[in-house]
Amino acid sequence: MASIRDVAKLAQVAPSTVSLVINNKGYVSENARKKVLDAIEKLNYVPNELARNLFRNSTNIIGIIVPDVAHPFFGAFISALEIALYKYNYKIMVCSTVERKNAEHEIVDMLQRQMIDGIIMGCHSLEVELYDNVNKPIVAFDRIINNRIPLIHSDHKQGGKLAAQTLIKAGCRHPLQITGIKNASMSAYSHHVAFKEELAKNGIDVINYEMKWNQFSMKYFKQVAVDVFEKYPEIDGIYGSDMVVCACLGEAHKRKLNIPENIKFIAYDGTFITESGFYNITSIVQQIDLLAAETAKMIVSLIKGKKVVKDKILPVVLRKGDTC
Amino acid sequence: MASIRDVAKLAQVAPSTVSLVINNKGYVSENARKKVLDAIEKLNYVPNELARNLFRNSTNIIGIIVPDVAHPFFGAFISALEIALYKYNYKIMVCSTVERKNAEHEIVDMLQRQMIDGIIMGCHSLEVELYDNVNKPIVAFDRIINNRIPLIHSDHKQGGKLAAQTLIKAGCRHPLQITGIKNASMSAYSHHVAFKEELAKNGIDVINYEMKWNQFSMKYFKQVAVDVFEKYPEIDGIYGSDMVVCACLGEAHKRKLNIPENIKFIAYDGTFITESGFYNITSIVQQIDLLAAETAKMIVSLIKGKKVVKDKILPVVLRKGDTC
DNA sequence: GTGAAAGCGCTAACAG
DNA sequence: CTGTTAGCGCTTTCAC
Repeated sequence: MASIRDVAKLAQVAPSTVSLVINNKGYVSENARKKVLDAIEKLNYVPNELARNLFRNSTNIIGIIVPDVAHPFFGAFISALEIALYKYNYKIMVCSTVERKNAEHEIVDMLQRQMIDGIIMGCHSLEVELYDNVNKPIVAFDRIINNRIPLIHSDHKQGGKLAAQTLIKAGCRHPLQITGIKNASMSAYSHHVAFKEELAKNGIDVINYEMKWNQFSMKYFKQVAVDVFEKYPEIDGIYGSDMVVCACLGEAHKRKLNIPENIKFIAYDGTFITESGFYNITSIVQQIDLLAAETAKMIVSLIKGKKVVKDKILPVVLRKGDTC
Repeated sequence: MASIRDVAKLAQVAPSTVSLVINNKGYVSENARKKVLDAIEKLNYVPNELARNLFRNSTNIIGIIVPDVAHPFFGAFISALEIALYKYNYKIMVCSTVERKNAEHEIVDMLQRQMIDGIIMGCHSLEVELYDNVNKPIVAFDRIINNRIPLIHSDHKQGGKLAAQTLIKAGCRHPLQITGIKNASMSAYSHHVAFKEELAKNGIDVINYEMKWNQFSMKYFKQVAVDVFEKYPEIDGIYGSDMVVCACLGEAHKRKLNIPENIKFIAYDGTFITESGFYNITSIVQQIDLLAAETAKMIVSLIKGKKVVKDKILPVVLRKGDTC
């Protein structure tokens, strides 16, 4: 590996001059610049980023932690984040927790060790105290950590309400919603609360079906679907996140229910899978690109030491499909 | 930020002693060790990984490049890679090309600049010559780059053959296959070739329908589905990758065809979406976890300077579903 | 405009 | 067993 010294020697200038040339800084005479560029060419020189990192004490890498990269929502989120952060010249390091419980701890550790410049937390399960000592850039996506760490998320209240209104308008009177575990740190849970409230306001009761924690496999969602129809044959509407609604739709089909006449569906998230089956599933769509763009902006602001809002909320949109 | 010197000063030992303690190397007296640990505790000292990186000239980060993180296949692949590489103490940096054409160039650049220790290339479009100067660890996943860069992929020939046999056995006589653009660098294309050959061997002709390059949106796949049925109403079997088969299945349903009586489907890849709709789609499954485990092993071997096989092929499996 | 020199924080020889 | 020292490769004052 040729170093900056080798280049300097060959070009007969000082290392600092070479540095100025590669970074396009300061004033370098045309003559010197040319000699340096020639030497770089000849030696096939590439600057060592590690040395730069050490000097600047930063890597331009942002860590992202999510439950599962393979989940359609998080896959799309990561994809959008990569693009958004690229504009600020940051790369991403991805960690998922679903198969690696200690990933969260590790990524915070990497932040402390200066390996990454900031963290976007798309999931969170560790003790909140862990974060009390961390005074570095963290943005929480849809997860409440503590009141020092800014939060960004969709307007879940609006989402839940919109879903309820849509179901009511379609004539649904016996809705069931499939929720994750209720958890104070998950801001997303609030769409289920809002859903219930809006229905109650209209004199409609909703059945709550609670799933196990941190389960993302289609196999599990299919079990849930069977269980839902076994236990609650009377329902005429189902609300839940994309994957479980897909599973329920399949189960309804098996039971020869007419959709949407006998039973209606609304999915929360609106990822591509709601548009990839027999039906376009009516969905409350989280605007992933927008969320990612704002999240990127926020973490970059934090890194630059700017103040940011503590709780950024972005609107959801209803996408009408065939199921409600 | 406390540095190793600060710790040494407080503990009244030399920096090197502190280094030995943090790395659990060499022999340190209990007394010194205790003093050091106390000082670390007191100062809230965390070692700076950047300095280590510079010294070791490595980061323990592997770059991964894929067309699209949000694509179910690549999402699952990345997820599995993360887990597999974790066992070797590597983290991953993800880049996708579909929205960022220069991502490939950049990641190679990062490799040259020592920012990452190796690359797993899940896609490839640049001029092959770019790689002629690169003498660092690269593993090609399903993409032929040059004969110096080892390749790992599923047994696509077996896959195509298996698909053909399955369709034939099910009674299909007018199959159509939906392919990507034929491209010499894509080892995956060979399953389409094998599919055709196996059918020919049985006296059956196949219609080839070619899609546009690098299109991964469900919207596009749905257009393709419509087009396929418009142009070739006579077909009784469709073979293609997961997403486009899902789209065709939906279109067949709209046209009130009976599945599998009137028309059969086999999907190539077998990601979760083949199990998330009304039907379990009969699929040729690429064993993503296995592929990822072998890919991880291979890149780590390269980094350690070991020899690796030039072309690693892993079996696919048939998963019977309801569509064939 | 350019060069010499200090230093980012850590590690590994090598003395003692 | 522990301290001194010399880098890893780059950037950045600050003289000249």
